[in-house]
Amino acid sequence: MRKRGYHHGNLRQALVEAALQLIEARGPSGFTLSEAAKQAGVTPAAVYRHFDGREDLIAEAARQGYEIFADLMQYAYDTGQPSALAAFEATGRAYLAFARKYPGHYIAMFESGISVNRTPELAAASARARAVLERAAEDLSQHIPPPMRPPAAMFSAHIWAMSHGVVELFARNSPGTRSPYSPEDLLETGIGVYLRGLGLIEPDA
Amino acid sequence: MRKRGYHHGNLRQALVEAALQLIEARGPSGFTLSEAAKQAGVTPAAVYRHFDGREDLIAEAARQGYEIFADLMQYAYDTGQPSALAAFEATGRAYLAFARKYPGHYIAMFESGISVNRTPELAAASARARAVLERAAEDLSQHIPPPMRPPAAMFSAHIWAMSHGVVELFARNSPGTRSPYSPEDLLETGIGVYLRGLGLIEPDA
DNA sequence: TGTACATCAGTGAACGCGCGTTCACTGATGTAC
DNA sequence: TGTACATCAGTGAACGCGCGTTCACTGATGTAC
Repeated sequence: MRKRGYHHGNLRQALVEAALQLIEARGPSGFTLSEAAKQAGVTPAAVYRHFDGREDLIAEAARQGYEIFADLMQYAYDTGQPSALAAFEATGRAYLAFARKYPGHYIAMFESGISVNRTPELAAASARARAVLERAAEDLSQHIPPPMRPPAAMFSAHIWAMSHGVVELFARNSPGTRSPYSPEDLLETGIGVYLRGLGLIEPDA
Repeated sequence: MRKRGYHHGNLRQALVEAALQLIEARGPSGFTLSEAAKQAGVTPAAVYRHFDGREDLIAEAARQGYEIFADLMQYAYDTGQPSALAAFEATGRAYLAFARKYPGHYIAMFESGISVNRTPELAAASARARAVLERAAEDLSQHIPPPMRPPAAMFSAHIWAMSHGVVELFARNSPGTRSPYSPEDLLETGIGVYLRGLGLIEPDA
């Protein structure tokens, strides 16, 4: 992956990786195209051979993030099978694990302010990620006593919201940093209480 | 509040309000000190009579946001009394209402990237807001059957996370925009399921 | 195998821009006498 | 009530900076013959 002479070899991906590092280190607004180019050992102008500009580069970083994210959740879901409950809980946990392991991607996806509808590819990747969670919710939904069974889309939105909120408030350097509980604990217990509310876990479990 | 001659009269607050408008319109990274000054009818240099710089101005906007936020939640809590459950639900709803009504403040507080520990005043305001929610959780906690009673701090963190996640994902122009449910519905039902999981609402309610 | 040539990834200089910040200043206001 | 003066909020010109973007170019690579 090192630069060898005039031609780089794989500049496009090297730029994405530089962007991810910078976004992670300096935040979404601290990221500059020039610095990413420099870090990849290349002139700023070279970036335009591969991307339409600064925003387009961030969008590609986000897209790759959604792909990884979807794969991770899909894997967690598959691994948790055949128990719908185990599959669902694993999927929820994958959210936090992703944010921890790929902070640059996470920021590009959720904190950079770029719209998920910016490009068809980005929209598709994000839709796929959402679909995995909804699929898991759909499965689990079958086990909910009908009188308290919410639509699967609502159900998965709740879990997504709780996961996202825990990450934003407690796992990144945000307001809730001083909480005595780890994000993992908060998410685990929060989802536990929620699932109990749906009748999916025994009251005294 | 209009400019009258050389002296402005209340420039400090006018700058905060200009900043809030700009942050709301252009996002936290689109906000510039120069533009805020211009909108207040004043030279950029004048800003330095009242603030240490760009970041300091954002921090003040965030501080005022936390004050309003805390007041709103306190009011909702008081209004919901003496029923602990009603008070708590009102407090949760106040979160979303705040994000809707004061988007500029909301962004300055949660999306601008400024640390809550930047100044003692900001930290104090944020702590007060958090305390209101925790107080409501503490009250309600008394009604939870002991075997499933979580610590109030954990309990309120869950609700805060769910509220924050709903706002970020579904109330602002973010990934979940295409959800068929309104943020209000999502939050209402989500908190409902959660409270049922704690045994605070009847299973068939 | 060797040469001519097309392709195109990356160069480097240049641009206009608006940014945040500084500085010596000016002039409106309010107070002391 | 009138004058002298201290205060200090806001001016306006200037700065250096790094940004994103453009352009004509160059030189490495790979292919056709």
